[in-house]
Amino acid sequence: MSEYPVREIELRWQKFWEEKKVFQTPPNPKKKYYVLVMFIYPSGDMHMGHARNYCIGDCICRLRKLQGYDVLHPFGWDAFGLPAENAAIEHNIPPWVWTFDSINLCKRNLKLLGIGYDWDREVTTCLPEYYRWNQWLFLRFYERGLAYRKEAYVNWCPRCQTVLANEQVTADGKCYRSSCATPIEKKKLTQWFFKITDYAQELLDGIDELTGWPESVRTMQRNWIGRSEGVEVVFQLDDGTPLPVFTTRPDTLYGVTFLALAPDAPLAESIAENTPYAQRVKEFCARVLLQPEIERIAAGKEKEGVFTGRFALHPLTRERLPIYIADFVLAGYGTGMVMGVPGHDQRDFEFARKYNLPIKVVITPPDRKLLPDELTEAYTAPGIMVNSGEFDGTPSEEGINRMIDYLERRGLGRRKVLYRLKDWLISRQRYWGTPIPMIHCERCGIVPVPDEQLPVLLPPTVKDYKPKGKSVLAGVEEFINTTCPKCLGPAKRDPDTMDTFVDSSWYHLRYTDPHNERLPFAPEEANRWLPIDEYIGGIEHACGHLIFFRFFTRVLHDMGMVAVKEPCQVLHTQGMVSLEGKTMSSSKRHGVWVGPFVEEHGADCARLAVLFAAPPEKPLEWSDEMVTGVKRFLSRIWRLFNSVGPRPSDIGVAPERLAEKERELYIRLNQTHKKVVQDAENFQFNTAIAALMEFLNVLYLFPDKSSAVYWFALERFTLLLAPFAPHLAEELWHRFYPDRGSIFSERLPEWDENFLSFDTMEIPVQINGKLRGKVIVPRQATEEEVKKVALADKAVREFIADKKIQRVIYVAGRVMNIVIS
RNA sequence: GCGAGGAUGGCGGAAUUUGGCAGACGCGCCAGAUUUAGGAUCUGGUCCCGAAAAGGGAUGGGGGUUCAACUCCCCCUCCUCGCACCA
Repeated sequence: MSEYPVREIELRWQKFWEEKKVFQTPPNPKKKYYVLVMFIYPSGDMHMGHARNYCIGDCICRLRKLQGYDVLHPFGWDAFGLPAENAAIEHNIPPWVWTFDSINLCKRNLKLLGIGYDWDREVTTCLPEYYRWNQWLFLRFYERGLAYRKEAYVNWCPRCQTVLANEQVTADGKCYRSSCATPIEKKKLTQWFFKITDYAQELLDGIDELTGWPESVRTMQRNWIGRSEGVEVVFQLDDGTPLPVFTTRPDTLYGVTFLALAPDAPLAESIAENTPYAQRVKEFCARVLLQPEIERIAAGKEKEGVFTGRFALHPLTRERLPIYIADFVLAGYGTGMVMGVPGHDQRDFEFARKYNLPIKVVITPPDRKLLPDELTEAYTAPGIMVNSGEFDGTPSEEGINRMIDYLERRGLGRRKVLYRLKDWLISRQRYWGTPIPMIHCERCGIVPVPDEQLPVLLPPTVKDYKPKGKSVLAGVEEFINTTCPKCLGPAKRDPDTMDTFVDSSWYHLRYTDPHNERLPFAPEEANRWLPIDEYIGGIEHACGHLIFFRFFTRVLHDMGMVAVKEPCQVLHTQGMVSLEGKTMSSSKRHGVWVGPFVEEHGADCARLAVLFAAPPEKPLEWSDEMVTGVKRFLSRIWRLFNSVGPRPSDIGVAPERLAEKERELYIRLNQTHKKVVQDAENFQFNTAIAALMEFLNVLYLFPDKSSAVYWFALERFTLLLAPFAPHLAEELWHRFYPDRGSIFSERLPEWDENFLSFDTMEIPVQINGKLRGKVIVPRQATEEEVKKVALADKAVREFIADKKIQRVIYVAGRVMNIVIS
């Protein structure tokens, strides 16, 4: 079937859109609409999984344009990062060569699809005009105490030879890059951090307002921030040193029989000194810390520990409690030390059984007694406090607060809220990133690079990109040697680069003012467009980027640079596209590729295929069959429009004066119009397209294809089709109006509220809840009238026979149910 | 283990917001038309039992509320995703 010259049409209108700058952002939006699709890491070819994302964004962008909104629909490149650098090492080419090749490839694919971006606002994060503002923002964060350096155990990827943020370590302790997936090690290093924990509570509270986000993402973020309320209780080391310990269960305080310290907590190094246990403790810690994190923290692993030879005093009972080092205690949470309550905490129970530590029962269930020796597991549910001094008899849930008050009054503890969220480690020992704008001077210490010296340029090429366990830039003499801005003496630049998630934390703001040379963006420009009206991207960013960009937006709000506190109200996470059961992937060369697909079937076909197959948030298994239906749909449109003969000169419609058949068509048109618009607004593109298909079938069957109302319907249908199959719609539009501009500069009229329902309606009649007949009544029929017709219906009458009618329920326009006995 | 979401024809999915004709739309399949043939196209049909009509059954399983339940409530099974020794 060669009747539909798909590529010819598509290329024509893609060129037209570009030349006429149809998707250029209006400078002074009156009715703003900001559609943002997460930008891409340009790392190779583009598959249908990518395409799905961009088609969703483009569809809503085009619909809003037709509705008269001033739309901002930008795109850009998340261009710094490891794959470019690894490619550079492998092929010995500068990372920027590889990166710009990839960008060009991606851009070609996006243009093949005809996505309507405003390319004048393109943002590329590896260019100095972008990353200088990463540096500028870093300096502002530094001034506000939100960027700091500390020594800490950090996640180290031995293959990438760099540290990673917590968010970049997978659940099973591997490097987040799927092509690397090397087990992460812990290494003690001095690194730069962003103090996101200062915003932990705000970020948590803010989630409540994000009602347009998927529930799953909100829950994930709540868990990731992980707020817990409790108390820091102060025990005492045998030499008098205070030993604070965090607990959420102070009601079990009388049940403490030991303390446990993390092997990587600072105190662990010194605690066993001068005891006979010193050597064993040292060996134990060394062994545990050498284990890859995956093995060490694997759930269900048997707990291990070692006695330190030291004791602590219980704050209330003054009992002597042995102090252990235990591998299940985390150094990075709380104080790195926990109180062991084997009776009421499962981990402590297992540990106590293994090392023969005493078990005390201090909470009992209301209905039975617990005997320590008979316990097979810890009793963790609420109950009544026992063996707890003056707290005996108190319900444990009430005891929590009473105990905290009691401890606070005596200065033995204080109420505390703890978060699981850690500060964000942003320094990387790699080349291909934003240089950290700091200078290390032997005399003045750490000195920020003055604003007027920005950007600190990344040297465009270096001799050897291969990392050797320390920063690549440290070995680049002409970069690393500089003068101290304070004392003008010789000094060294910070050799690290920033995590690429810094780049993506504010790109949504740069798009609003992409060419600003004085600021990352002008507040008045950002405020014109923020918040993002629809943000579209993958759910894999739930606890990474989607927290970081909220964090940045809040900091920028506090700096007075943006009015909003949250960057986006509505978030759509699109489902993965898989092929033969496996997620499509560029790096694994597994997928259906945009280029060949568009060459064969066309861009409109690709768009409809991904939009029609399933709702956007659902995962999608690609199959060639799903292309058949939409391809047929496009051909049917084409054939219909080619078969209808000349357009009447006047297609004005006076709805009230239409003949019956025409009136029916007009009503169906309005019903379709309403459904398509409302479904698309709700991101139910699959049912919106279904409605268009249904209406096309109506158009096929309509007898008088030369009537004005028919042409009116064809024209409206074209407008409704435009967001979904923009190339074909544009082509058809220009047949109606050869001299006018783009269909996307037109205005989609409102549907006609007065013609949404037919003059008669069909009412199903149930008897005792079972469907027994259907009656046709005028639209305005009252309950009495419907009842009269229903009772006259033959089938209904036979069913009722001589039974008595108990009651009749009528739901206007929906159903009538006759209850008989 | 904790948390979130889900289970509807041979398949992808509608209807769940607001309880009101379950299976829209599409794929596949069947029949007819057209065509030299194939393909394409057009028209119609397509949940199950029942030859058919009548009727009955059916939304993972079991119970409940209701005139009426895919939809609400309780219990169970299974699936997907996230977090996972966070004290």
